[in-house]
Formats: sequence, C-alpha cells, structure tokens
Amino acid sequence: MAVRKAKTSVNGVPPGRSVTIKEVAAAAEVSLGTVSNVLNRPNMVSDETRLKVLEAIDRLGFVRNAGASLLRGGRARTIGLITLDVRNPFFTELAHGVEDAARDAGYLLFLCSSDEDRAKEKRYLEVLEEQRVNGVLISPVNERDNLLQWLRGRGTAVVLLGRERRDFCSVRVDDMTGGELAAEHLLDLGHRRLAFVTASLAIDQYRIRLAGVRRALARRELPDDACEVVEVGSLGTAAEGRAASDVLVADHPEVTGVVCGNDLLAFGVIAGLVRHGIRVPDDISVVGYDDIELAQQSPLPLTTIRQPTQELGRIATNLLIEEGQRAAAHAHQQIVFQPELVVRDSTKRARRSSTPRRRAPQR
Amino acid sequence: MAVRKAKTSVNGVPPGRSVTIKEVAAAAEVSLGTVSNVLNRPNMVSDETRLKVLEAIDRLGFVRNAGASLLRGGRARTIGLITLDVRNPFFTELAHGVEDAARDAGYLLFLCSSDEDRAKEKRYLEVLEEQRVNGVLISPVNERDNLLQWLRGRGTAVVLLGRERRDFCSVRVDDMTGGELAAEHLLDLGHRRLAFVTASLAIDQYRIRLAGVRRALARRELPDDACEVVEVGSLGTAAEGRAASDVLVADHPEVTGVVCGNDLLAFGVIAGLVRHGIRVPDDISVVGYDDIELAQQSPLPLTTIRQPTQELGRIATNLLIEEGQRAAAHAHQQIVFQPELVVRDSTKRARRSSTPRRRAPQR
DNA sequence: CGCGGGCACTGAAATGGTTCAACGCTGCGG
DNA sequence: CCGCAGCGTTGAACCATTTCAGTGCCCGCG
Repeated sequence: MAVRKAKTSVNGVPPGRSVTIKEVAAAAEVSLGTVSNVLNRPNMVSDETRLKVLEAIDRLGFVRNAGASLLRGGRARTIGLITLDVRNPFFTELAHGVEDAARDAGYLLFLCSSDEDRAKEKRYLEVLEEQRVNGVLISPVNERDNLLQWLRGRGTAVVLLGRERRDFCSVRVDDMTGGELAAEHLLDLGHRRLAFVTASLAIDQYRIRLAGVRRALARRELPDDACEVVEVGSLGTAAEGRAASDVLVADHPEVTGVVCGNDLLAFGVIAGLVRHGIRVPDDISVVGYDDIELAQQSPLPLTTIRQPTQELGRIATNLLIEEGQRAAAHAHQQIVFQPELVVRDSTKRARRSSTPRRRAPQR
Repeated sequence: MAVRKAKTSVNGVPPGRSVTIKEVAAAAEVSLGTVSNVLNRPNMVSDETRLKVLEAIDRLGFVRNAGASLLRGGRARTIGLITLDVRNPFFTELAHGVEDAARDAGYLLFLCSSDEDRAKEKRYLEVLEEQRVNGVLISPVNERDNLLQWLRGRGTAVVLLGRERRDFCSVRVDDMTGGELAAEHLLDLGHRRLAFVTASLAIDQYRIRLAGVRRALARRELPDDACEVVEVGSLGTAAEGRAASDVLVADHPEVTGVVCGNDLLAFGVIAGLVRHGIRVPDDISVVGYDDIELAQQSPLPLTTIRQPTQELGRIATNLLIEEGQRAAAHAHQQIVFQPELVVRDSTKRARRSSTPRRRAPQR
C-alpha cells in the first residue's frame, strides 16, 4: 500500500535527531574543537583542514544548533521588536527598517504586538528574556515602566522607540514640532477653527502632537479652545477616523482645518467628510501625520508630516546592537529626528473667515 | 564612594550570569528535577513543594533559558514567517493574524522578508533551522523549490501561503476566481477594453489573477488582447501603480477598465490618472485586489476583491502548529478561500454602452 | 507483621556546542 | 644540539535544562 516514508530526508538522515558537530568531526577525522573553530574562527584553521571539515558539513547536512551555542556563549543573535499595533503603517515601515538592519547584522527578529495591552507586553518581555535575546526595541505602553529596568538589569539591551527616558537609549521624532508644523500650516492658510483628531491621548505620541498644535495656537495668541479635540478609539485606524468625521459634522460645524494624529485617521476623516457631502480641501482642510506611502499616491494626495520612519528603525536597531556589544561602557543616547511638513492637495486657503459650512447629507 | 554598581539589578543579582534552576533548587531546598517538574508538569508536584519552589523562583528572579530546554527537549516554541515584502498591507494583515494565533498558542514569531530574493530566502531558512523553529510559514519566491523539502526532511513543519503544492499544507485564496470576478464586474458595466496592472508576473499570485481575467474574457468570447497587460516593478507598490498610469495614458488610450494586482497598485494608478486629468470612475474604472483597510476609507472608496487575509494567517498558523505536533500521522491539507467582489466607488458603467469593439489589432 | 503498590521526590546522565589549557610539531636563533 | 616561540589541533570541562531509573515513605491488605 501507499505507506509513504514521509519524513525520510533526501540524504537518508533519520528525521528525529539532527547531525551533531561530533559526527562532523568523526567524518572529517578531526576533533570537536576544530569543527567549532571552523564555524566560529575560520582563519585560525589551516586551509586543508577547513576544507575537509566544510566538505563533511555539507555531506552530512549539518546545521548548527543555535540553542546549544547560546548555552555556553551568552546571547543568541536575535532581537525583539514590540510594537503597539503591527497593522499601523507606521510600525510596518519601522519594522521594515528594523528587519533590514537586523538582517545585515546577522540578527533574527522576533515580532511582537502589544496591542497597547500592558499584560501582553509583560508576557512578551518575559518570553523574549527566556529566549535570551540580545536586545529589545520597544514602544512601551507606559514608558515609565520598571519592567524595562528589570530587563536591562538582566543584561538585555533596550532601546525605546518614540518615547524618551534619560536612562535609556531612545530614538524618536520630535512630535511637538510635528504638531506645531501641522497647525501652523493651517493657520497660515487662514483657518481659525481647528480640530485635532486623535487616537487615545494616553499614548504619548498623540498627546505631544496635540501639545505642538497648542503651541502653534499660543504663538498666535489664540486660545486652546480654538482647537477642538476629537479622541476616538485607541489604535488610530481609518475606521476610527471615519467615526471622528461624524463627530466633527455633528458637534463642530465651525471647524475648517483638521490635524490628524496619523495618516490613517486622516484618510478616514476625509472619506467620512466626503460622504457627508463636505469637500476636501474646499470646505475643510485636512493634515495627516507620518507620510505613509499612500499619502502620496492617493486619489487626494495628503498634506502631512513626514518622519523618516524606516531610517528610524534602522538607527534604533544599530543602536541596540551596539549597546549589546559594548554592554558596560555604553553611553545612552537619545536620538531625535526632526519632522517635516509635506504640502499636497488636502489643504487649501480658507475661503472667508467664518463662512458657515453648508450641510448636505448624502446617503 | 561614587562607584556606580551600574548593572546590578534590583534584587542584587549579578549581571553576567543569570539564575539557574540549580540555584532555585538550592533556595527551595528541593532537587533539580523537582524544579523542572514545577515548571513543566506542575500537577505532579505536591502543593506544598510547588509553592515553595514558585516562591524561590520569584525571589531569585529566575527566568528559564529557552536554549537549554530546546537542547534536551526538541523544538523551541517559535515559528518563522517569511513574506515577500513586509511593507505590503496584505502581508501586514497576514502577519497580524499569524502573530495573534501564535501568541494564543504560546509561540513566538520570527519575522523575515525575502524581498523576493531567493538568496535571502535561503539564508533565512537556514538561520531559522539553526534556531530549530517548530515550523515555517512561507510565501516562497518559487514554490517548486526543494529547499522546502529539505526543511521538512529535517523535521520542521512547513505551510505554504498563497501557493499550492500537493505534498505540503497550504493556505491560499482562489486567485483565478478573484481575477475573474474583477474582470467580470468591469465587463458587466460595459467596459470592453481592459488593462491588468501588475507587479512581476514571475509571482504566481499575479499570474493567476491575470489568468482569471482572461477566463472572464473567454467566457464572453473576447480575445485575450482585449486586456492589455502592464507589468511594473516587482513589489506592487503605489509608486509602481503610478508609473503604470503613465503607460496606460501613453500607450493604451482606449482602455476604460483597469484591474490591478493589488490595492496599492490601484491607488497608485488612480492617483496617476487623476494627475493626468482623467477622472475615476467617470473616464476609467479601476478595480483593486486585497481589500486593505484603506480601500474602504479612502477619499475614493475602492472597488476591490476581498480576501480574508487575517483569517488566512490565523488558519495557516494553526495548521502549522498542528503539523508540528502530529508530525508523522499528518495529512497535508490545501485550504482554499473564496474571494469576494466588493463594489464601491471606483467603478462605474461605461459611458457608451455600445462601445465599438475593435477586433484584435496586433499585439 | 510482611508485602506490594503508588506517590513525591531525587540526582545522574544526556543534550550539542564553545572554550581553553595543554600538546606536538616545525623552524629558527644561539 | 638545545631552547623557545608560534601555529594548528586536541579533548575535557562546562553551560542550563530535561528525563528517567531509582529511592524512600506511607498505606492498605492479607
């Protein structure tokens, strides 16, 4: 009958156990230590021996067991990335930079998503520590958490993403300035009644962006309440932006300029406004934040605040790896990137101050 | 004296070496084996002893070394995900499903991006094998690759994403039907000259979607060249879609209906057409593929083909874990999801319903 | 009172690779 | 002819955990 020997490999190696360094040593007629040297310090071995060993490795199909190496040596060549939400394009772009830099340095990346849940975050930190990762890149749910110190106390490097803390390395973008740029742009265009659409203000990034908006208002001697705050959901998705548009239409008809906490929210807001019969940018101007790829290639190209997200991931990763290597003699760095206003088609000069917006509900 | 004990943890544990199971055993006045039992088979230990051990673990800050467990036991509780491009929202959504299912099952996820480069893919497979991952979820650059068999021959479970192969588990969406649905929708609306905008046709997904489009044409007895093929770049980004719009405008002015290989391409195409002064959907209708979140919440909501992407990731992960557990007695499954047409605002009835059908000029 | 069986616990062996002190060989200078 | 340095190689010790055959103990039964 058709009883397949499903798990016999091509070379006839039995499935359960894999080839060990010892077997390679026997096959190449050298000692254990020499094989290890070929693997780890190849130029300490004579050419002849090295070739013999490499040939044996190839022939037997030997693959080093990372767990065993880790056991003696110290740390695995892995790093963990803990994001708040994998689906957010910001983190995707970031993850891409991280993955890139990690691969170049020969590290493997654990992807984790805390979904802004402190318990999940804690669990992930524990499991990553079990794996003895070299380091952890994290956007902490709460940056004041002493879990991070615990982790570093155990010899795991830690780099903060988007948060800052004097006793840690961190890489972030100046959100205050970002918020300010966005608001200033709208004010320059003559808008006087603004709104800030944001995901949970419990998240620092959004809170600081809002503070930036207010700084721009203050600079023009406008009161804080010249800008309504619409806080929706917690993750900052397009669907939440859509919901925010309903609030804007219902409660704040006087608003003509909207700053959004991120680009997804902005797209959602625009889609929602359009469906309410409000034209963007003619009736309302909308500014996003992040400059995700689609911001540029959208039917309505988005005015937004650009941050070098991928670069940020790459730098953070290199910082992490460096911290892991230097260990003791390592000075913590706080790297701050400057954001940049990118003007596209979703913003426009205000028509006339205080022209009441007409409401033309549609479907 | 100001000598900082920089790396001494809160509990006074020295930094270099971490607490071992042996030290826990000593502190709790039990044997090694008992501690191990508390960790792995808690109900085999008396309540009294268990509490004593747990207390010691807590007090000393013990964290199990996964590498050492792996050494003796077998496989680590990790899986690898190899995507073609982390930035593509399709894979992001997929990764979210995977991460979710993996976490629920207590697995950690390695994120890898092959960027459609076979060498990178190979390197990743090797490194994942070094880590002795339980299994690998992969969108292979070339599904006929025998690297996959090599991997499984070594006892690593493998599940294919978006590709199918009889001797492997796979989870995919019926791309043929998807392409067909998209084209049929345009044909139903009276469009007679179509274009298919795609990333590299070397990638099965796109090739099959195109085949679906042609099947729809055939069903109406239209020739294959009623649909122009515009192949751009390789990843399928919005910027590439933008480039495709230039080709459409310059070389194929007769086209009124466009099917895109994915939603990003579609957004790029639309943005490009708009910039050329062509109105969507009035002059040209555009259909996307994937139904990413923004497809719905865009200024111009996109007609597209929906696939249950996150679900797909979740199912694939469960399948993988199951394969890893059953090992020998495991029947490979090919799971196929059906795509679904979602009509929104980027498509519209062709203006002149009786468009003169130019019968097949030359290619 | 003796015996068997079950339970909780013990500790040595095993896992696969790295490290390092020691060893043998060669060539060179004194 | 000896001593010595340097290179390539060796193999035992070590890493942290799991596993498993065994130990001691208690209890119930004959």
